[in-house]
Amino acid sequence: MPRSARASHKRELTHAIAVLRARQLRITEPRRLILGALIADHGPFSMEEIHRLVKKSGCDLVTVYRSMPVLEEAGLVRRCDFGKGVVRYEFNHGDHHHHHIICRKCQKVETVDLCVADALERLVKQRGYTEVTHQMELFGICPDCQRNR
Amino acid sequence: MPRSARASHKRELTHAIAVLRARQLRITEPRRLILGALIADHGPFSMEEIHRLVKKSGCDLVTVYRSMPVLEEAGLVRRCDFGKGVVRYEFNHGDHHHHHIICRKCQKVETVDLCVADALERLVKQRGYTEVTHQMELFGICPDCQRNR
DNA sequence: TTTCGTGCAAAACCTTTGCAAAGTG
DNA sequence: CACTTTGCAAAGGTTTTGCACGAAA
Repeated sequence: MPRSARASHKRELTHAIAVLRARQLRITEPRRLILGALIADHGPFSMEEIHRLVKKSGCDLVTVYRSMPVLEEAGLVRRCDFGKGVVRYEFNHGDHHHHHIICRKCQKVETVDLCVADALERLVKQRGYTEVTHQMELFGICPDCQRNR
Repeated sequence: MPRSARASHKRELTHAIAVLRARQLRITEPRRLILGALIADHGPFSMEEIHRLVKKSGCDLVTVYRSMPVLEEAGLVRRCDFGKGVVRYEFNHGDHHHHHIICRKCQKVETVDLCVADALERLVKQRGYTEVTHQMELFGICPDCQRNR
């Protein structure tokens, strides 16, 4: 890892830990390990993959399952639902909103920095992908639920 | 059900059955039931919900699980992945591409007829939804996979 | 010291598979 | 009659839960 990357890695981790502290969440070894792994590589990673990255240090799969929602709640990681039950997590570098290109064959994930459907599809095709499709869902609180609060 | 709706329901079902026949798939009672249920109500429905609609006629949950991929392959239904492992199916009325608004509280699903992120979000807010977010992923065959075919 | 978080094991859950019987063409 | 499709039961894989111990504040 180049020196600058290592420095920024450390800065991100320090900041993430400060966020945990501010939320009165405990700074534990598993949480440090998981955050470190996600900062080191963009991923996004599945539960299994995260576990593979931290189990050598003794962090259990169950702990990964329990930690990710906590870290997401704290705004430190972002959850990506890729359909077919595939869930992955990536470190949340600020509010930078982006999408992913997932190869339907090898499942490789790449990042895309735009956010409008057509422009996105065009960009993805320019990257050499074929048979491009997209899937998108919107979420919100419906009027009924706002009333019955 | 109004007379016109019933007539169009029958037309859709007849067409769907013709598609099955054209594909040399057998016209069975469970398949008729499932298609009928999806044509009668846009849904989209989960496996459980579809099963609830057809089990009184003796159609098993396993049969629903086995039928949906077949019907999807035939282009008769569309699969919607709503994240968190939630999968739903809706009847495929032609090639009409659309998205959904899912209430994060009650899970109610509504249909949206546009297909660009920003326009969509605006429209959803106009419908009275608050805290609107969207989730979108792209899929394609990556250059590597095209080569290693 | 008090509370929170973890590991391990077991339970729960949803989806898939095996197989004999029934249904379709 | 040949081949699909189905129902039931059982297996499989992933995610969640219970609980006692250990760690953080």
